[in-house]
Amino acid sequence: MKKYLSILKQTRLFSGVGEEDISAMLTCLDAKLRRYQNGEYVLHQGESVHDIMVLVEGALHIQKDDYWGNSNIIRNIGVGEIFGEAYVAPDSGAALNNVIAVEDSAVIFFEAQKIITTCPSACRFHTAVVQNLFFALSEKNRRLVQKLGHMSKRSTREKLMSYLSEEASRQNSATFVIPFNRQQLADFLSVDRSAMSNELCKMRDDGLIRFAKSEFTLL
Amino acid sequence: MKKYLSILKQTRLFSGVGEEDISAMLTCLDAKLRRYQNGEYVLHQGESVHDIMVLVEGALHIQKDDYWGNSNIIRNIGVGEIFGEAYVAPDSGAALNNVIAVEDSAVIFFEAQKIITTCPSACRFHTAVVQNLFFALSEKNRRLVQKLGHMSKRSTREKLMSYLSEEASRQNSATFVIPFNRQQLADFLSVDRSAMSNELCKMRDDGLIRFAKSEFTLL
DNA sequence: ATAAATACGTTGTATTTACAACATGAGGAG
DNA sequence: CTCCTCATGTTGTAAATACAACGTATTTAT
Repeated sequence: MKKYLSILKQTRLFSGVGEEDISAMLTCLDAKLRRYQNGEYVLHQGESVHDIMVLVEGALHIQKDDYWGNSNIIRNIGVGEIFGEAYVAPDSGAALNNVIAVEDSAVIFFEAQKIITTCPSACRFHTAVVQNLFFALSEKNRRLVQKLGHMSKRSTREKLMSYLSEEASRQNSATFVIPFNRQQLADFLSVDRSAMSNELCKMRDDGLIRFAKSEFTLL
Repeated sequence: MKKYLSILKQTRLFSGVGEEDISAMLTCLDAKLRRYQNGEYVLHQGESVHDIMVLVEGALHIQKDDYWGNSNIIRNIGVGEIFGEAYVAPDSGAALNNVIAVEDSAVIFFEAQKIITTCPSACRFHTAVVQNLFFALSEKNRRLVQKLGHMSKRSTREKLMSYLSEEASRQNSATFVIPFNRQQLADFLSVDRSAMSNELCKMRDDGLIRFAKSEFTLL
């Protein structure tokens, strides 16, 4: 597991913690390394999860199958990303999705209970890790709430206004650059690209916004 | 603040902690009680938040104003509910929404930093509170991810299939009761009630589902 | 420099949805 | 029982959206 220390160090979970300290915590937290071949399942939908996981090699897909058998890729996970934080639950932390290796991969498992329980021994940076985990969950939460706010609008125009409005507020300027191209923005808002493109132009013609490429101005 | 101990005890945050212990923690966590009159702002959109808050009296609205001045009620908060957990952030935990008292209300503020930092004194139940907060955030996260999964479907039918599929899986049965009436389900999925009702019947006619009132069966 | 790929806007059409309006049936209150 | 109210289903129409198809500009690769 030592060979992955440099990766763990760059992880959100261990932000601000040195390699020597991470190394010490690996035993303190009872970390386990598991390897998966391309195509293998890391988690099955419905399976009970008690760990917080970090991908240290390869790539994973999070995907969901519905009752009628339709499969749907939700997102992919790259090296250094944490997953499973949301499954930490007192009772049944049933995995909502399948997690599948799409390359030969390596994952480090940390028992969630051990992370969020302050360890009795003087594990110096344990508090830092607890905080990091909190920040990660909290930030993810905020992003989800925001996205949900946009997506809950009925029309494409309202979705766009909600998103652009929030981006302006976040960047604290009526002129700002968004981190998406048109297709990505359409995917993010779950609308059709061409319909969205059309609506953007109508909004421009209606005097609501101006834009060029990914730079937008609210009027 | 003592008079609210019985309310705090029933809160997610203090689940499993006795009143005497909560009382001790109030000083340990440097809790502050603030009162608001009907119509007063508890938080302003964009304001920096460093506290986790519990409503102990009255009622609040969480609402959002966009760049063009349109206001939008997102949800309301009742007595005993926690809010602000998602703003726990290392840097700028800018409030995404306005929080407004819609009755004369009382809110207890806990410094987030003090909650997620293990206190140096032997505060017996601090660990329990940290875990509770974690579970709360984690559960909220899961709910958001699920809802987002449904809402990101393009058509009403797909939204319904996604929701019903997940509910069946959660209740571990092809027949299950949902906690919504039609209007609530429509609001939850952000679609029109009558259009949804129509689609449900089409799905029944297509042999996908059966239902009566709030009991559904997947076929 | 040329060719290929990509991003973006535009248009027309078929489909889907929202919205309004009304029908039906189950409960509750008097 | 009768009158209400409320939840749900049904229908028609107008509006919005998805989808496909295409033109053009810009970028990337060779």
